[in-house]
Amino acid sequence: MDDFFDIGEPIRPLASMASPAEVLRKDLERTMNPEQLNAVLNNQGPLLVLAGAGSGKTRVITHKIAWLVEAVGLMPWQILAVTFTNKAAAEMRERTEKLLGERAKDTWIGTFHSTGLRLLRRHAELVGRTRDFVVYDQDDRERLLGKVMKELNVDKEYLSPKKASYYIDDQAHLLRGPGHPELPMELPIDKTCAKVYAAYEDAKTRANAFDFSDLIVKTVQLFEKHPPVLSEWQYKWRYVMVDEFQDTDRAQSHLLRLLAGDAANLCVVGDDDQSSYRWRGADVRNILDFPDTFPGREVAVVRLERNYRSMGNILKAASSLIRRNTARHDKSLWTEKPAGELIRVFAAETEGGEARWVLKQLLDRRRAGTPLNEVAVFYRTHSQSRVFEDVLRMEALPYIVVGGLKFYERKEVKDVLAYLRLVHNPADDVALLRVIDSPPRGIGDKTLERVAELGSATGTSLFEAMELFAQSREGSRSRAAIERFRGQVQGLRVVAERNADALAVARAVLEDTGFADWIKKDTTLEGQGRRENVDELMLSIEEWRARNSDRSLTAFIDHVSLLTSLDQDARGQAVTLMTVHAAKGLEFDTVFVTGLEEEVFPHFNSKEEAALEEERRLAYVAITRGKERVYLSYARSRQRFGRTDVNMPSRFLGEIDPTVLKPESEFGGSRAFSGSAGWTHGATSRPSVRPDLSTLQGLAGRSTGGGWAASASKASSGSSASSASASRPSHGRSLDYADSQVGGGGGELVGRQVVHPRFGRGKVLKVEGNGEDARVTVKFPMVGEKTIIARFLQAV
DNA sequence: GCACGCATATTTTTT
DNA sequence: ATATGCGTGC
Repeated sequence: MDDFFDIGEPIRPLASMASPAEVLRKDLERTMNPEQLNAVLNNQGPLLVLAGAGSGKTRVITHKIAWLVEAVGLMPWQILAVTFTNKAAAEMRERTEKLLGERAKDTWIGTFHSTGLRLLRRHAELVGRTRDFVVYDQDDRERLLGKVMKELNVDKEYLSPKKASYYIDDQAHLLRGPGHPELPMELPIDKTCAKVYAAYEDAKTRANAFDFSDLIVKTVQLFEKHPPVLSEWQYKWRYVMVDEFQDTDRAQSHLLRLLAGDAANLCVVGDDDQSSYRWRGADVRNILDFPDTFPGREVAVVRLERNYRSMGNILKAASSLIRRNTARHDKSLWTEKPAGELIRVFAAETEGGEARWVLKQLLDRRRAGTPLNEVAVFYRTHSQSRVFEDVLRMEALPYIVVGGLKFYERKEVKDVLAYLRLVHNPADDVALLRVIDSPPRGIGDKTLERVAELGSATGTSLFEAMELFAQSREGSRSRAAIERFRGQVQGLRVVAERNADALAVARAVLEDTGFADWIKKDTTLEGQGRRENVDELMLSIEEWRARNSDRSLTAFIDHVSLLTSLDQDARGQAVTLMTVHAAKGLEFDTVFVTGLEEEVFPHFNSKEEAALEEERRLAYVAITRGKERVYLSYARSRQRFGRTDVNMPSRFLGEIDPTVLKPESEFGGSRAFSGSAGWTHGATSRPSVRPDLSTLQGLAGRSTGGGWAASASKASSGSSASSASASRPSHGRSLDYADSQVGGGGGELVGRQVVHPRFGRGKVLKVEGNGEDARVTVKFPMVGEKTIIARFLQAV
């Protein structure tokens, strides 16, 4: 198949009319720099494209696909393009469609995991599963591990399911299955892990399930054990392209090599400076050593070093930072863009002050005409999002938190999905255990234990064991309960068979199992939230159904299994809040990199040199997301765990070329950010730069002096306190918690009119707790009842 | 068997 | 501070 290609020369036009290939070539020559063009046109054998941040990488990949089709003559379905996230895959598909139109639909563009899933579905029987197998996520896996470890009598204190899960992932990334000779065996805990690993593997097989790692590892296994299958796919996929190659682990790069075969028409694109998944098994060596890994073959290397994204100063800041790393391909980005503004570095007292500063800059940007969806706030960990959410909500600015609370991970949502999975695959013990008491149906631990015993005695799934149990003469009450449950599931299976539509099955699940009635009965606020979530799930099934031609239960389950919260698309004009990890591959006009403190960013768990370099790469990724403006910020003290931590400014701040930075602080003036000497204790100093509080809604006419200075002086009391004091008008018409004694005689508040920045005016129905953190239930005319933390309300 | 209440760990990043 | 897990009482 090597000679399938005779590339480099476009197909000759038949007539004098320009062929699509010629048009494309002209277009490429006009719009691409020489390196990009080189990357697009080089199509024989292995190619490494070292694509610096903002160097037009996605453009190269999509145009390369177009070129392969238009000029080289490949059929779209002969191209495989792999990325890491669904989001990146979606963008690639979209942009390829712009170039190729409908034909792009035949190109397989997917994530590593979706590609693996697809292959495994096709050949399930060769890897010890039936085609109905399911995919276990982290949660399912830990449940199954818990079950397995219980059976093995492994003490959870000694080895937690979570630890076991990490262990399994570590081994899987190295392609070591259970029983592999290289599994660590020195310590007693290693032996326990190995034992658990083997038992877990068996349990997965019995449950007809794969976990995330399996999607890669078992695909590799499939290919290695069944060369004809591998040949089949190698023959189909003539060209393989990979994005974010720096984040591949050993199993993934091995899989790629298998797929590429002897022809090795494999193009990997990546940037070692942006590698950030070490903890997930990513091995930077995959990209660093790529040129040397094809014995006897020349590996072409193209470097994309021209940055089209960021202003000069931003690039300078990023480059000066990343230069501190040692393990990297040498390269230097350049741009023709002007230097642009200096990068402002803000020193706040508390994370609340940091958030308010970000908010102020954000409002300034909005006034200047920057659309909100071009603004992003980055932080190292999810938990940092909250303060920003608080201030944005106060200001009624729309925002999206990427990641964080994951819709598909909510309990009730997972419950419904577990029902679907169980209907689809009754051997799925994890799903069964999940739904068995939702709603409660009189099947308790005792009964379940007996069923489980039957199951392990006969080597069958719990569901099958239930049938045996029903035939036995065990206690009649539990037997009836089990029978009823089995009947429900069987009934649902009939629905599924009669009507293969996922939506119909989901509806039947809600009705027939009593799940809908059960959550309807719960009148608490959480219950209401749960109902809303289930409604939203049904809605999302409908949406999915409208978009897809394959509406089967299997298709839906696959779709959901691989979904992540990163996939929700930014709708409309909203500020984006996300972790730095989630930011990879994106760009924004304006970027805030927050929490630049030691212990936070770099993270306290990353002290070791290699880990620290990864943290630095993360900071590099963050900064290079910005097109026009980048703001950096840190807080002297930060709430964490309920405690107040005082941290030094991040070492990264000191590593950036100081000539592009413009330091400022909560109390005015500029200040060096090396060492704690930079800190003054704010209690006594009068703020010379106060945040522009007049911008906060409903604060016009507040007294000067008061709130801010007060909150600064008690900085350690935390974000909620300071944001409350900032938001509370100092006189008159506020919800004055202390005076109205919400806790004790809080009745006074009930019935009063209040205003919420987003929901508008409403009437207080109920107050729980006291002080600014009291939970106040308010009835709003438009949105109905909501429970809101007191500090976000204002009395009228 | 189930609901409620208290205690505990949890926070790095994700397919 | 919050979510989850475990124990106790109905």
